Amino acid sequence: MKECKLHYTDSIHYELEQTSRLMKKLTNQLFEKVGITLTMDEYAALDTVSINAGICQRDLAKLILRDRANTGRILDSLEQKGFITRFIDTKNNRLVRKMGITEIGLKELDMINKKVKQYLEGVTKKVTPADVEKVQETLRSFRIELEKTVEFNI
Amino acid sequence: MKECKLHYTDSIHYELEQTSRLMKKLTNQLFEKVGITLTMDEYAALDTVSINAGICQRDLAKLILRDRANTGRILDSLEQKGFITRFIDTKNNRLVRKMGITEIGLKELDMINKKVKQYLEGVTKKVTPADVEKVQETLRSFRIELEKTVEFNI
DNA sequence: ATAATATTGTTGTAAATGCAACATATTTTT
DNA sequence: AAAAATATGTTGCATTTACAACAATATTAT
Repeated sequence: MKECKLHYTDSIHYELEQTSRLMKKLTNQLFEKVGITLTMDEYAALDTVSINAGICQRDLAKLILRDRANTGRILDSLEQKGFITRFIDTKNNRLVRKMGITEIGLKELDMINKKVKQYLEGVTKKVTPADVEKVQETLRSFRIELEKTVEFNI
Repeated sequence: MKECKLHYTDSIHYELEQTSRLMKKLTNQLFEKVGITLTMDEYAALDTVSINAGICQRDLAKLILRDRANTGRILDSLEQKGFITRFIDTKNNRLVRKMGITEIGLKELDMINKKVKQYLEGVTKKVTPADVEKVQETLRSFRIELEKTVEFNI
């Protein structure tokens, strides 16, 4: 069986790409509609910083899967908006720029998270929670496997 | 339960985004390694054209989820490389640019598809086929649902 | 009939993104 | 001790991408 699954539109890559693209677009539309001043990437970075206090830039870059250059620029913006603070510290005897979320950053994040939660519930309500759970779980192990294969020098 | 799923890194959006990003990167690396001259987007477009002979640009744009401008540029490149031919035709009494795959385009596509198949099998071998199937199926219904919600004027 | 709206494709532009190169500092190798 | 390699962050640039504006034509509304 399955020998005929030779086309791009039948591949899991296609489903991932399309779904991810749609989801990104939907989130952008939501962010604009409810007047969120952050970009999606800034939000993702801020959220990740909030649960990884004192993380350095490169480690954050690995978590949000952007390169160091982009991560730095996203952090510049977040810092300029007052949502994070950056400070010099050492990690393995090396100077690194660590960061943490600020008070107003936390407030902003909570506000966004509440709205995002609402939206996520809306989006996933047509699929059973069990299915969502299953997809998420499988994607995670899938992703872990991919991370081993992909050469990334962040 | 599930009330604590408030963070971005716990969301299905995060898994989708990260997995899609990794998969794209892996595919890019593969394309370069085996000397494929097409970009991933050109490949996706070519494959979609091959199973939708005589499709017009806007309809193709909807299938590959790019806007009309980008789709046109991708097609320019494919045409310039001789992999597709474009011709003027009508659709609902309107002049449109339709297209079809050429002989050498088909050869190129078959060559790439074989290599992609190999690669896909490698990537998914650590997850059970049933799981891949399940994810793909759920993502599809998920995507269909998203398409109803997202405002896209392609 | 005329005006307004819709369909299709192209061009221009601004933002995002990745990549390579650079600068600095530290560790490892020779 | 000197040289090579590694880690971290930044800058510059080229590519990708989306979005808006435009052009041309056809349909629908007034």
